[in-house]
Amino acid sequence: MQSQDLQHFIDHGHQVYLPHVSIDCAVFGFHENELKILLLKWKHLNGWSLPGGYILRTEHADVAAHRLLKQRTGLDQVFLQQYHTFSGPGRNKIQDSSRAIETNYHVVIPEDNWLKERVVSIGYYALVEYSKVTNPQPDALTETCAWCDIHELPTLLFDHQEMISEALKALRAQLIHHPVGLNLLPKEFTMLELQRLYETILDTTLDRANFRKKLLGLKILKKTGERPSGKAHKTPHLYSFDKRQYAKALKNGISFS
Amino acid sequence: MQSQDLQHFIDHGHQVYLPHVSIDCAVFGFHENELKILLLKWKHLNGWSLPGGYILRTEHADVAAHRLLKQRTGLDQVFLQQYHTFSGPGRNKIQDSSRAIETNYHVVIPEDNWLKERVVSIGYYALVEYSKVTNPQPDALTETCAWCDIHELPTLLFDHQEMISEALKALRAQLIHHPVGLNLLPKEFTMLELQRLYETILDTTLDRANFRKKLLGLKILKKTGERPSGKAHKTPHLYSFDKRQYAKALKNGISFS
DNA sequence: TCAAAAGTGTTCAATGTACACCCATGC
DNA sequence: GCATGGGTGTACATTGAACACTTTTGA
Repeated sequence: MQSQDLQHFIDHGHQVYLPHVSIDCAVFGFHENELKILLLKWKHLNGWSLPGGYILRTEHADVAAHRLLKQRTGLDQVFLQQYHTFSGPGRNKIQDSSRAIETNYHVVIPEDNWLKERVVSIGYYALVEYSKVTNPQPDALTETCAWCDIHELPTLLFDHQEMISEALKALRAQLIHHPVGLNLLPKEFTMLELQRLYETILDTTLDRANFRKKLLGLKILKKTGERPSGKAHKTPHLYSFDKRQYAKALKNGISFS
Repeated sequence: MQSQDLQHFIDHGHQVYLPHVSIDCAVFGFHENELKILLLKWKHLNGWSLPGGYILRTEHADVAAHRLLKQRTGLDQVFLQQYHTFSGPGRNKIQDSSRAIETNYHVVIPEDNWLKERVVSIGYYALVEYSKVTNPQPDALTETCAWCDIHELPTLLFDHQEMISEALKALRAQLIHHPVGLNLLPKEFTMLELQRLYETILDTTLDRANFRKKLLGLKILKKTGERPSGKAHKTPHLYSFDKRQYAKALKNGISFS
């Protein structure tokens, strides 16, 4: 960001963005049998945070979340779900993040500036295909945007540790009533890969035979006909999601106990 | 509200309250086998709304919701659940409600006043015991606060029709995984009353014998020993909730299919 | 031919569903 | 007695969980 743009953002940002409200997104991906989450390493603070930002004055929060994710991942059409709004008055994001701006740009933000006021944050979680996020982009105040293993999280800033826990809870609850996978897996996948995804999210192990029967019973999968060859052992079938049936299952709900 | 208080609220309310964020509560009660919701009839607008209000600058949204409900119902310790945040930029609450202030108090609110800016609203639903809300209080801009049957809703202002639909959806989802009733029924009740509550919320009919078995199987009920006499036919047992077991069930979840 | 992974089948228990039957009470 | 609602039992279907068996492939 240029310094004159920055000054404009500090002085007039509240005319463009809705003050006191922000968005934070927990972006989940699946890679090598591990659930990953997209995090940003801050430049002048000792820790990482979820990607987030402000809502435009005339913008729906859902649209803002999509816009912000597009900036970080380059992806459109991401599966996004609002799950909770965090309103603790003690959330010290404001102080910390405006301090980061001051340090980074060598400016002083007045105490009564909109960037130093309390913010309520709307939490979203997103499910994306890991391999499609090849080059996640940090923003002006962060130096790195990277996937982190959900079991090996770095130091998190603000209340983002809680945000991630709650997002995981919401994702697990969602998994029981709605199919998950279309957004996390590549177009074609094996039954075992799908099972590993479920096992990872639910943090448990599942019976291979029963998982197969249950998923096929949902009628949301179709065989692609192709089989990956060249590998050792019996080659598994490849499946893809039947988009029509998947959408129906999303709408009406399923039961994955 | 006195006119000088009002002028202070218009001019300086943004220093006390967090602007751009509000709270709306869908308060549910159960009476005569019908699910009721608490609504406010506005003075200068043709319609009703949910009770709501602003969050204090230093206040958690959950606390604000409790405070607002106490003002309307007189009740403390209400069961409250955040369920969704409504952020449509087209929510015309702002225009309408500030217009109501202008009409009611014969004042003019400047166009750039905080009361005319866009508001994002955090939606809560509450479950209360109908009989404990004996005299619900309207606020300064409303003339009536009353219970309305969920199946016979009056004209609703703003986006509150959607808020109620979503609150009902959330309540139904909650019902499947967590016990509901402690907050909606009187201390002692019959099995049939409990069944009617479930039937009303889920909008279905349930088998009497199976409902009984399932609920007793949850181990959250205990017989009070007493039986209401004087009525016709066989007198039913009275039950109450086992608070300890109920709390455990709330925390760990149950399965009511 | 053997190990490893995929695919299928079978058994048993738990749960859900439908419904029948008896019991208690006031008229 | 009998209508009405409360309380209980049973039979059957559906589902879930555990696990054994067969098939296919590459080494």
